[in-house]
Amino acid sequence: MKSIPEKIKIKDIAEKAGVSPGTVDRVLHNRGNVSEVSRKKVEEVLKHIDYTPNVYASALASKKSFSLLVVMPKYLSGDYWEKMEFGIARAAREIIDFRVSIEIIYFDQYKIDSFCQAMEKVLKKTPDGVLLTPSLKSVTCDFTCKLDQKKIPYVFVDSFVEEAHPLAYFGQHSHQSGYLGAKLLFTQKSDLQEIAVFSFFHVGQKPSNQISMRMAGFSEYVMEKRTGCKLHRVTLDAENPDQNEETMRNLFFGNKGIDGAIIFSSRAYVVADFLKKHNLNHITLIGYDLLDKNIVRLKDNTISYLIAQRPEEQGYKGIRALTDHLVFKKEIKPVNHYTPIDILTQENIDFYLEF
Amino acid sequence: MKSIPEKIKIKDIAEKAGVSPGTVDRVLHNRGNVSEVSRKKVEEVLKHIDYTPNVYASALASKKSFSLLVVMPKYLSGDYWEKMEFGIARAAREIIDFRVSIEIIYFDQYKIDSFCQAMEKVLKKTPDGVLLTPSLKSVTCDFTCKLDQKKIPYVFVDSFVEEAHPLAYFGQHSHQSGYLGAKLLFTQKSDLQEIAVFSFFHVGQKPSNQISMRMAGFSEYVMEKRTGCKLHRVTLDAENPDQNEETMRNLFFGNKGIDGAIIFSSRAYVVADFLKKHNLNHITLIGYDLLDKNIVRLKDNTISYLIAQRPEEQGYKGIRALTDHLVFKKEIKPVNHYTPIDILTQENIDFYLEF
DNA sequence: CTGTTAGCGCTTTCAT
DNA sequence: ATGAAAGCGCTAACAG
Repeated sequence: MKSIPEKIKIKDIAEKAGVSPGTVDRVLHNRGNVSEVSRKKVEEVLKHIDYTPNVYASALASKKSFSLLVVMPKYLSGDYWEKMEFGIARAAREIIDFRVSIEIIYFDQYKIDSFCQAMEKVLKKTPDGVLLTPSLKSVTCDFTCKLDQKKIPYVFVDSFVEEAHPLAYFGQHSHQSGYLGAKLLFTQKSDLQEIAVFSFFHVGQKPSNQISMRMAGFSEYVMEKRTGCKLHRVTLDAENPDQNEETMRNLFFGNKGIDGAIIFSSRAYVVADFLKKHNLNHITLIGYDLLDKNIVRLKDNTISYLIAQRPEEQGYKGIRALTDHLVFKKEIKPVNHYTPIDILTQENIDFYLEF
Repeated sequence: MKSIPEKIKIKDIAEKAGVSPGTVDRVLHNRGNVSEVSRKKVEEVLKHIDYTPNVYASALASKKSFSLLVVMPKYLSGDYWEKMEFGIARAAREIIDFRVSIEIIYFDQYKIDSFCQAMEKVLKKTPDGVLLTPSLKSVTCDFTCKLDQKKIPYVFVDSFVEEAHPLAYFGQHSHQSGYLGAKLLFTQKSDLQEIAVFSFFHVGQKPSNQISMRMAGFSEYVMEKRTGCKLHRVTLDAENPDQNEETMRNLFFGNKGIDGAIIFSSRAYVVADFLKKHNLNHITLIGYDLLDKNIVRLKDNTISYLIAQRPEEQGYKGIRALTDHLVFKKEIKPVNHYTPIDILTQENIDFYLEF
């Protein structure tokens, strides 16, 4: 049995130290203008008691306000990014009474220029903190350097750029999620012979950091445990569904031995829809991310497993980390907060959607 | 791009409605003592604006305080219940400034009397809300009836009693988690012949609700898809490790055909340790819950999958539901908030532990 | 019934 | 350098 003791207030400390509440406040916040003697007296009292400020009273009285900027890809409804914005919006509602305002700047993830423009906007606005989804490494680094100079804290979500110095990162350990993808694929069908390995990006572009790392993780597993397995590496293009159809036709009908497939982008449904349409249900498919269209194919068993990464939570926690740092002066734990790698199947998907 | 509009305050509403802030407050909280005319005026204004109160200012000014009681099993360090208490403690810290205090009453989950005594204590204290882990159905129902009479809201965590009327339930869909256990077992090894099915309880007692439902889910899967598979149903006893050893010896050495096993209590490590010790690594094992000892066996591959249920989150959300209801007058969604059924493997376990 | 007032715990301004 | 005082948005007690 436990109960909670009465909370100590600034007034209590002031009385014990024989100074005024104002002085205690000055000591607590290192605002200066305190004599050595007073400071000592207050600190002595603080040592012997466990004072935690009432952050709500503090926020109410404070005239400080904070502006956060979010830089993320523009998206369509049902997209992966929508979930991240849900999380950001949830955090926004929770912190509005602390005078924290959030503005979102969207960019076109397939156009470098668009990303650069977004960066410019951010720098012009000089916010108190930034949440961003890194794009091309070099451009991102240029930008974060400038933020470093201006001492504006920033948080990465979704993917991570090694060279930068973010306050924190919330996202998946992509390499490991690729490794797990391989493991699930081989568990689902232990005697796999030939596997189609899909990635998804635009012509003339490179695959995203995220996707490259998943592929690396996948390859590592295969190297370790299934060197005998034949891999067909295939690239699909977001802009060109007809060509994708053609590519998959050639692949699957030209290689009848293929009995497994994995796709490292969030658009597993593109492959799943093809398999479904052509009744290729002997092929085990693994995909990533909880898009509505993916879920349909998980439920009808075209996709065996989806691996998910809680984008909603990434957005939420990213914003919370910024406000914990700025508003509540909390120590943020060093850098990488990997979100769990969730394994979703027909049997447990509904409980993730509800929650 | 979006930005957040200025927040509306009670004072603003009062001005627009041509009444005093006091009156607006009375309308907002149905405190009575308001003329029909004033009420109409205020409600008219409220219709046209989107007012959300500053709950922090409200809590600060309010003299109301709330006491919550938690009834849960006593436990040892590293136990399943410890994690639930972590979640409760986290919630407690968050709401202390709202004048909500939490007291925990522990009972011995293997002694009905102990549970009854805990109930008595609760009724004597007449708290504002109760969080409890149901024990025997009949006893629990007796108790919740009395809470219903006194109009004290209560929340279930961990397991659920159909006949009661809780504010909410946070826990797993046990039947489905049993079903998933079966699915994973058969996926891991597609040609299973004989399966050992373990439950774990004290002599002379019945298995917990939770365990029975998992078994039912498991059986359903087998009935549906694997009627040919032979099941060995075995009960272990928490009090009697020597006898368990004996039981497992007879089982595994007397039935060499057994190539799979599942255990529906949180103590999968008991079986895992046996398999490990006797080098029975051809047997695929599935277990439940993230006990430290289970995790060791997951990591060394003795256990193939652990199915987990987020006890920390159950505790946290349970307390939050009570305070949302009591303090913030939020509508709590009807009853069942199933927590996700997490699938843990060697490859993703670390990210769950960190998070 | 209603407006006014005091005050929750804290910050910030303003004299001193 | 320091204490006193005002006020954040809201509630609750108090006159009228």
